[in-house]
Amino acid sequence: MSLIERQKPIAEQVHDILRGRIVQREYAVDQRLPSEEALSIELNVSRATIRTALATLAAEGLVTRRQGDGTYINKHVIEINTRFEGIWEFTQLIENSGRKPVIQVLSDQLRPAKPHEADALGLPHHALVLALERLFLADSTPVIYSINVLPQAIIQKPYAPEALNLPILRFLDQYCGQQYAYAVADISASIADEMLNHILQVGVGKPLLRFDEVFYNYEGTPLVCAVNHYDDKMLRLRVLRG
Amino acid sequence: MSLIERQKPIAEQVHDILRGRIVQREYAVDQRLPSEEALSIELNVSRATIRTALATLAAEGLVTRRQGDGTYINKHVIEINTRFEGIWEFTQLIENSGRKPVIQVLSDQLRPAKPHEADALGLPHHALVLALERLFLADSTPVIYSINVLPQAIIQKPYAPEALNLPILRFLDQYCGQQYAYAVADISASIADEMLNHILQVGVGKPLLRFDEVFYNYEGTPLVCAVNHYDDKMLRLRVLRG
DNA sequence: AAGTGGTCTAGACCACAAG
DNA sequence: TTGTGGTCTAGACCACTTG
Repeated sequence: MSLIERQKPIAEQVHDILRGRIVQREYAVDQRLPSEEALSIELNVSRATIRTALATLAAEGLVTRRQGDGTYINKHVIEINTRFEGIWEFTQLIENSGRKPVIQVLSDQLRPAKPHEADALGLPHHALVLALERLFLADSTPVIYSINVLPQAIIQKPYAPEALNLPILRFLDQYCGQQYAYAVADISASIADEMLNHILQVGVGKPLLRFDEVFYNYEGTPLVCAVNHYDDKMLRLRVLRG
Repeated sequence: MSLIERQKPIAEQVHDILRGRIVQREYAVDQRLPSEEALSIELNVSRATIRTALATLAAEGLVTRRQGDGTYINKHVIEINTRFEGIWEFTQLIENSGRKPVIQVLSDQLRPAKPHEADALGLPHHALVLALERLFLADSTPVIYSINVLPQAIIQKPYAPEALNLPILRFLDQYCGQQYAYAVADISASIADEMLNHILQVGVGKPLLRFDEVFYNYEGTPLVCAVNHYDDKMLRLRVLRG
C-alpha cells in the first residue's frame, strides 16, 4: 500500500505532498530535502516522477536544487503565494492578499471599435465590439479599474448580465468557446487624472500602475484587448524570480 | 550520422534547432509542428528528449501544445524576446530593444546601513554596507536609475573600480562567491521628483516605474537589496504570459 | 479509429559538490 | 570516493481531439 492514489497525475500528487510537508515545516528549512532516490522509494514511484514534481516546486520558487549537493527550501518564499502568474488574475491577486474580491460592472456597451482597438484586435475599422468597464474591489476598496474590449463576432451565446462579473478569461471560455494560449502586456506607470481619481479614489496626480494587454488563442487570433489601472498603494504587486 | 553533437545537452540542442526553424519560418506558422514521434525519428533522439525541448519552447511562450491535437507556433510571440525573466537583467532588456547598454557609476560608498536596509538584509543596525548608485543608459539615453546595497561583510576580494560596472549578480558571483537562488520584487509606480528628474531627464511630476528588490542565496541569506527607477517612456516593458 | 500529446516506468550513465 | 542531481533511452499505456 502506497501513499499514492491514481486520479490526479502521480507527479502532481507527489508535488502536493511535498509542498504540504514544506509549508507544514515537516522538513527543516535549513537542511536538504531527502534525495530523489529516497523519495522515490518512500512514495513508491519512479525517480523520473519525483523529478518532475521537484522541478515544479523549483519552478514555483519554493525550492532550489543544486547538482551534486541537494534540494533546499527557499524559506523566504513560503509566505509568498503571489508568483508572477498571479499578476494576471486580479481576483486571485486580491484573494492572496487576504481580502475578498468583488467585480463591479461600471458599464457595458456594444459599439464600433476605436482605431487602436480595431488595430489590436485585427478587426476592420468600426467593427462592433463589446466594451466592458469594470472595477475590482478588495474588501470594498477599489484597487483596479479595467476596460476589456472584445469583438462582438466571437460571442457565441447570449449572456445574462451576471456573466459580465466573471473574470474575462472565464467569460471567453464560457460564452465564446475560446481559450487563450498566451498574452502580451505592456507595464507602465501613469498618473491619476480626474476621472481615474473619481473611480479609484487615489487623489489627482497620484501614480498608478498600468497594464495594456492583448490575449490570443492558440491560432494567434486576438481575443481581447484590455487596459488596467492598478492602485499599488492598496494592493502590493510582489513577484518572485525563481 | 545525426544532426546532433554531444556537447550541450541534447535536449537543449534540439530546442535550439527547433527554435531556429520556427524563427526562420521553416515551419508554417498556421500549421502544426511535426509530431513528437516524427521529430524523434528525424533527429535520432528519444521522444522524451524531444518532449523536454518542446516543453521549454512552450514555457518560453513560443509554442502552444494541445493534447490530442498538436503543437502550434504562437506567431505574435516570435518578435518578442523579452520574456518576464528579462525584467531583471536591465542590460539585457536594453540590448533586446536594439540599443547599446552602458552602466554608469554615479557613486559608491561604504557607510552604515539605513534602518530599512539593515532590516531587509538581516543586519544589525549600522552594520557597514556598500551602496552603489548607478545609471543604466540605452544608447546614451538614461533609462534606469538603480541603487544597490550589499553587506560589506560578504565581499571577499578587493575589487577595482571597473568591477562596479558589472551587473550586480555578476559582481556577487565574482567578488563575493555568492550565487543568488531567488529574488523578491515589489513593482510600483512613482513620480519623478527634482532629483530623479535631474538624473533621468523625464520632467518633474512624470510617472516612473519602481522596482524594490531583495536577492537571496539558496540558504536564504539576503545578498542585496535594491531600488530601481525605470523610465517606461524610453524603454518599453513588454512581457509575455505563456 | 487514428494520431496526437500526457504520463509513467526501469535502468543507465554523466557532472558536480562534498567529505 | 561517495552521493547528489542532470541527462538520456526504450518502451508502455492513457487521454484527448479530430475526422
